[in-house]
Amino acid sequence: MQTNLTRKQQEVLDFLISNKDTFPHPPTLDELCLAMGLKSRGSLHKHIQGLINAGFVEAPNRKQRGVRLIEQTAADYTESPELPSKDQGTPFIGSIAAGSPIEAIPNISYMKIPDEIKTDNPCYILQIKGESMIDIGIFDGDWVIIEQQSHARNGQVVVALVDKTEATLKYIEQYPHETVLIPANKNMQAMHFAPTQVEIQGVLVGQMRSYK
Amino acid sequence: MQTNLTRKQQEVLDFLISNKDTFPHPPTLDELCLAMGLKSRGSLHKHIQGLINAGFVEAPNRKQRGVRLIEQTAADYTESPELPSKDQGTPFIGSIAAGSPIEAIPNISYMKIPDEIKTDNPCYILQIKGESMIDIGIFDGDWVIIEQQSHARNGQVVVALVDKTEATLKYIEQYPHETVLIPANKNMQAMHFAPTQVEIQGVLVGQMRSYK
DNA sequence: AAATAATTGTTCTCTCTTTGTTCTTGGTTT
DNA sequence: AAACCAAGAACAAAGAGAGAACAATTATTT
Repeated sequence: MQTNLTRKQQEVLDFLISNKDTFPHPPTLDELCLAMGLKSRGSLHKHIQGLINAGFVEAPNRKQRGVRLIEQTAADYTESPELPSKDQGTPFIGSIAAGSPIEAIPNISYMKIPDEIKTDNPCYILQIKGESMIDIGIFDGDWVIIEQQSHARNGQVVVALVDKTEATLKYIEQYPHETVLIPANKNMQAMHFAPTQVEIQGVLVGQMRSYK
Repeated sequence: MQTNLTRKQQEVLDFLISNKDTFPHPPTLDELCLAMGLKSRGSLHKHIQGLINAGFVEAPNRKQRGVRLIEQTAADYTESPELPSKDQGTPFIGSIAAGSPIEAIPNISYMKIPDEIKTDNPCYILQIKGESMIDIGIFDGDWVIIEQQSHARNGQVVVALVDKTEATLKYIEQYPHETVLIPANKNMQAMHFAPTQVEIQGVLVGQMRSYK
């Protein structure tokens, strides 16, 4: 048993360890793919195979029992403080209104939000000002959870920074010659830009509202 | 006795444990099928058989009928949940679809939600099935946070139990002679009831949605 | 009380989906 | 070039569900 893990194998192992409590059952390959953003079981399987050989993961003899850490591996990482693990929550960094820059609030606060409305990647929270997304149920005053990333697929809802000045939350459609930002509001118009004008700052992954 | 249960076996076991107090008699296979949404005794029987082999469920003898947990299994799960009473979050207890009873999920899970979308009083979480509240931005699949209380002011959104059987999330208007439940959906009709028919189970205080 | 009907646990077969596995292809990094 | 990695096709076995049939037991009717 040699501990010569490749970068990806290490990444998978880290993920398994840090999330071992969040899965109700040992995760299947498909579930792991989903959780880690992979699209192919086959690819993941090779990494798991490496972890099995290295002695970190149980060998599932063709049984459908999910990916299980060897007990020792799991135990090693339970009691170790594993850094202060200072998970203070998800940062609430300001408000966004169509057509203005993101208005940062003076001092960032943190909210504890459930995993169901965020992702495992870095996220932040914005408060919505305006009606530009009411057709998909995002109202004035709602909070949205944004996964921080700089790319998106067509049809996703993104925080887009236009001309480095105006930030909006819109559907995005990217073509070679132009980028279109589409509000979810029948009364508003789609806007067309040169691709270089639009910078993606994150994609929508969750939303919250208070009725108090 | 090794704990190599399949997912379904685990699900059945969880259901048995969390509902062991709600059955007057040990449930028969048919009753369990009904409660868990299965249609075939034969399928369930296989899972029960697995639980018997694993030592969680008593083997049936000719006399005593119904599915009974091994005493030890039952005991293990009775005293644990209550004691710590540490804040494990807000309970997610099931789904609500206009016109059906609240569908409880097998085992209650807990979500950590921010104070902003709940209150200081006891709250619980339901998942919405259906379109009856889309006009106020509550969509199919959304979670709602409900503050547990049995009264409400006119115009509030409440979880209402009608005739002790049907649960819905609606605006409420209470008058001496009648109670009106109003959906937030232009295409749906308000419903009128005698005040005694309608029982309030909580009022809406928050909402969440995932876009993953 | 005897006869009949309904319920219950059990076993079987058939079908469909899910899951682990293997391979091939092509891309990226070192 | 070599190692690493992603994607996807294809496959066998496991897992899971539906339903039929049957014997034993319990409930109901006659």
